[in-house]
Amino acid sequence: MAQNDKNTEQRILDAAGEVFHSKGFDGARMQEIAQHAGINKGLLHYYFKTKDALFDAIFGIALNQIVSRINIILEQDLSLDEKIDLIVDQYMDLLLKNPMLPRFVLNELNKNADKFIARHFNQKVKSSFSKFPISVNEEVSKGAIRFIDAHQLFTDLISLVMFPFVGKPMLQTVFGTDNNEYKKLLEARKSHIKEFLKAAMRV
Amino acid sequence: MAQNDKNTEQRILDAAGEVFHSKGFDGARMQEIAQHAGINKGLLHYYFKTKDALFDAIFGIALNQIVSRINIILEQDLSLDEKIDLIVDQYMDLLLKNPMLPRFVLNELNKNADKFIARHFNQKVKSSFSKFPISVNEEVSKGAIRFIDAHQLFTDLISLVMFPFVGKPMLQTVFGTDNNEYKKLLEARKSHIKEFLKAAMRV
DNA sequence: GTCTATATCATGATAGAC
DNA sequence: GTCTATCATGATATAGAC
Repeated sequence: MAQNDKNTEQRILDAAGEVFHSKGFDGARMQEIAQHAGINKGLLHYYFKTKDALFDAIFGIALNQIVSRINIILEQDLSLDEKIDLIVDQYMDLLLKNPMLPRFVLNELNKNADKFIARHFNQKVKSSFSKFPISVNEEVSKGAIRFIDAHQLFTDLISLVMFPFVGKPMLQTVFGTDNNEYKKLLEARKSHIKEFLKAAMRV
Repeated sequence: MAQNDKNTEQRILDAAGEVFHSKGFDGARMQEIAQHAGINKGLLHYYFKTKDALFDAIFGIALNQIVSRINIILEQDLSLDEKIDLIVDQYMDLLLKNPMLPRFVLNELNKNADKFIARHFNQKVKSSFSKFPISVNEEVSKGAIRFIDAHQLFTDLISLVMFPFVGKPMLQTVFGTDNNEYKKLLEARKSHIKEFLKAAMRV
């Protein structure tokens, strides 16, 4: 029983992840999730009483994938350069494996910011982020980098990493590239962003 | 009649814009659009036979707002620096007035890329973009900027401009800022991005 | 645990009076 | 053109057999 339970529940979570990530809460259908999981609607509701409950499970996983990484990195005792490189590398790896993650999270977060922010963006995130401006300002006063506002720099960093995934359909069309070429551009971005940021920060 | 027609139709378009932009196609309700416009569902369907037809009108306007600007700028005979500055200024202005535009467009574009891309991203966009890499490569060979892949640079540019709007709920929470402070950060971004890009491109 | 009905409700869309 | 019903569909959720 426990064995079967786990398998079915995991299959449901996998299926729900795929469907919610690609269609969002409003566009997702319980029927489609059931199909993907190879079960029927009745059983789906047996495991997750409501669509909302199932969604919350999926969203929690997704948000955690995004938030936990940054938490861990910012908590470590590293130089600003090292922190930036780690963030770029880890997020690019994460997003190359889950390209729909940022669009899904940002979109749902936007539709219902208060609810999810209160639940998942706890004080820990804010307090570990607060160390980033300190690092930046230290480097600025040492003269190691030119003056940059820490919030703007963090925004730049996250933008450069995440947007190419969110904006794929648009950029790909403008460039006239196919999926393969675009994927190469994304893979090349890891080193590009690191160089780009370093260059932008030089005094 | 023509007078009243136009007023009602315009009120519908305004209302539909608000609702579609904030909730997306799947989350939007004809009932809510009718309410916003101060009419009832029957009349709404009289002006736009189906939800799809109404959505197409709204999406076309939105996509055009984004695409037309870049088209015009890239067609002009300007230096790379001037082009970049113009794109940053014009898009930041556009998005500060319509903060939900990029998320709306990118999201819907993603759910149904083929359909909309074929209809709206015509050959004109691609051909006017093709001039961007030429400008970049010229500057590189002149030694005016360091070597940068043109596609990456364009991706950087659009990312830096658009992402802060798409990612507002996340960044705002991480920063712990209220709406007013975040708006100031966005307004300050115009000059920040221009400086940042210049610095990153320096040899 | 898993399936097959079925209840319930919301939504897009239409018909028809004014 | 505008409104008030009303229809038809499809989706979530539940009940109950196995």
